Amino acid sequence: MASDTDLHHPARHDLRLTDVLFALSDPERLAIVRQLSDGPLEMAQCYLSDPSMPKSTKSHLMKVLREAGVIRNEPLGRGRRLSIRHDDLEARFPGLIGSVLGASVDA
Amino acid sequence: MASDTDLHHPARHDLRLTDVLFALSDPERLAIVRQLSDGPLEMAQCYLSDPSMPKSTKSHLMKVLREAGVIRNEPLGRGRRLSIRHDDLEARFPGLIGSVLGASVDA
DNA sequence: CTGATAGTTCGAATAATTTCGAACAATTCT
DNA sequence: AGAATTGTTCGAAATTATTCGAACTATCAG
Repeated sequence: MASDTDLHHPARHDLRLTDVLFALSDPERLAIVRQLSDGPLEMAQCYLSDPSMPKSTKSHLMKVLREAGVIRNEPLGRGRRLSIRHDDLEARFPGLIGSVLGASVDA
Repeated sequence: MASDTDLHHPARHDLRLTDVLFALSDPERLAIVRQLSDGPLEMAQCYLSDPSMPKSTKSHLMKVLREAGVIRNEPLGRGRRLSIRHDDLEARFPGLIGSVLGASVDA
């Protein structure tokens, strides 16, 4: 049956700009989103700056991004498939995600 | 003499995307920036959602925006003139401030 | 000079986030 | 079924951010 018991994703019209900006304002979370800019990834293939970071912390980073509506997190096999909610973000905040991802990656 | 003793503003090349996003991720701060999008304002003419908010809190909001490089805060008469650092933001993060200010203002 | 206006800064209290380990759930592999 | 792999969730501890009042600085008006 449908994955009702699954993680909640806010609807497009419920996205809030400040929540999106906040989610992207953490370097680790921004780095995750950058990795996803080339296309969906399985969570296990999504790397963090500190490889020894506990999985609960990684999961929490994903939760903040998901609850802000930045990423989609769906079950895939025994893991999770992560993707940027491009269409929804573009519909609500045109140009935003592009300018964030387009910005140079340095300091 | 020169306002050496004045508030510090980060140089253009020192602006960090995450700091800018964080500064803009607070509804009150974002509302301030929106007011400035029509042009510079004196701080006293810059209104907050809660008019009874203490001036120390208001000053702190401005500080976060200034330290992130979002706004300029310079002495003018007995007050302060606030303005968005459009050129610097555009140079470092093209399109970003426009997409943030362009986004619809609702919930 | 005095008083009023406009802000900044400091320190302390409060609130919100982040981090981590342990416990739990679902899926795959053998 | 049992073990390994991937993650989520919960609760407590640690870190950050916010809020506020009081003290201080500077400018302007009289």
